[in-house]
Amino acid sequence: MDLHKELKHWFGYSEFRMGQKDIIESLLKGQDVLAMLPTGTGKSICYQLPGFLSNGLTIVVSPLLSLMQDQVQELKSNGLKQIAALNSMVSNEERQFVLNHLHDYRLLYLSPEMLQSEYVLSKLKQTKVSFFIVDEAHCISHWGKSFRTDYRKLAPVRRALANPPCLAITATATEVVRDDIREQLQLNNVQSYIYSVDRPTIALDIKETSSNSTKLKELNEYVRSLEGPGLIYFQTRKWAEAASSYLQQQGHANVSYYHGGMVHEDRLLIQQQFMKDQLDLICCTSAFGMGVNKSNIRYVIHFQPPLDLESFLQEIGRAGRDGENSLSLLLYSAEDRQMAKTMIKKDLLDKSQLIHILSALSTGGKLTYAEEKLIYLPVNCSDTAYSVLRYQLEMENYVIRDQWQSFDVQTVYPKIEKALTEYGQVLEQRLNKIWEWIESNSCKRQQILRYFDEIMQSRPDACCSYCGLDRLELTNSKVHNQQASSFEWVDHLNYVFLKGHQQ
DNA sequence: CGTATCCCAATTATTTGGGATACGGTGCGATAAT
Repeated sequence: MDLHKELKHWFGYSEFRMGQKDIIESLLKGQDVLAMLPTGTGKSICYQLPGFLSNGLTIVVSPLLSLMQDQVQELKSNGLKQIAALNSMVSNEERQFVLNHLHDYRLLYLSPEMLQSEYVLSKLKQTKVSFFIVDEAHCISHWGKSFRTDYRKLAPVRRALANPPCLAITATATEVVRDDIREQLQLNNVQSYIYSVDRPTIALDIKETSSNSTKLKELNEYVRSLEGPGLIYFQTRKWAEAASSYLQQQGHANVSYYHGGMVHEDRLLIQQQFMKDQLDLICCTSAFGMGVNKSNIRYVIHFQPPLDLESFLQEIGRAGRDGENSLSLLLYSAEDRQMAKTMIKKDLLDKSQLIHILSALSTGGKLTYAEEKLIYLPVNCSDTAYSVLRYQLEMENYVIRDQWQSFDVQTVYPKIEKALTEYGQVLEQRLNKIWEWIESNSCKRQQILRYFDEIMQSRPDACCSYCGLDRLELTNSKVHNQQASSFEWVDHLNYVFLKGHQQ
């Protein structure tokens, strides 16, 4: 088979990009594949092309409804039919239709939750499944242990579908996470294609500030000097909204905000406006970004550090996909760390909460979601905290789907308590790692790469704040000098990011 | 840790300020039966 011809035929591209051909060939040979490709290098081709080349159905597990809709729409508008998504946004009639005509489809996008439906699985079992794809596979490790635990129940599903070749693909996974993915999906005879997470054209700048209120003023000055479009990540929804309206008041016209608390339509609208360059600045929480394929984002600012380096890398990876220079600027103050610690803690239950919930569950029987909610809500337990707990109980087989075993609280409590403590420790260690990185005194890029078990091959000119971004020659020294006299922080920035038209 | 909110006392005000308290991110699907 001439893969180049097929690529041209199905997608109109004449060349494969890094890694794509190897991954596709392995998959077509029937091997399991774990692939880590840098952000924005055409990951979807790696499974879409094999999907069209085989005569069976390719199942794509995708984390977000919007991602599924986007991909289905994009393929359809390119004239590629025989594609569908199965999720809660799809009407019952349509779901029914798709499940009754599976032979007519090549690619089927599903949420991991949908794959837990016995009815859906029974239908899928009746058709030939060629490939089992897990997109954004790092979700297995990160979301899977807290609020998306169905991500850790994929191996039995794949086995039930006659164990088709599996591709797990992601842009950011440490060695630990990669091992976890291989184990969770029970990848055999696995071929791993691991590319560097390094993005040499993104300069890494870090700056300490005194507090969040003074940060906001500094942010305004940065945004005024930097060439957009840009993204600003905040730890809370409130801050994202407040900063957005503050920046608007300060005269930045095309600013808006984005977070998970907004209605779906608004989120869609903001994202589209940003894509179409009607907005050039988004103040957002970590909700924004997955599947955002905007090529010309020039900077990503973190108003507070994220909870771990993987998230940080995911978020800055949205900059400079066009290959042009771009900037990551991380602002931090001591208070951010305590705040982050508190956020981790709130998903872990204390003793009295745990005893209360375990006691209520220990009688066994069948429970609906609503009934479970009535158990954990009165003790101020969040959905996520309960999900973390429930996952541990699932691991010990105290619950299978909605069927609960009766158990002895005194026996179960110590086991669960230990598991939750260990989980909390992992989160805290990851938090400590990113703070060690922030406060450390050596090359920031080198350290990030070491965190991902890589060795830095070469140092870009605009590397990081440790290597010295401000030592670079300025193309427009007039701009630089005038601004530097009034704002010391300009000194801190790489010249390539200064707006030419500002005085 | 910072902040927003609520309540109550102060001393005689429809206000002010102190103390206590809660909260902070990421998202699928839910029911019935086919």
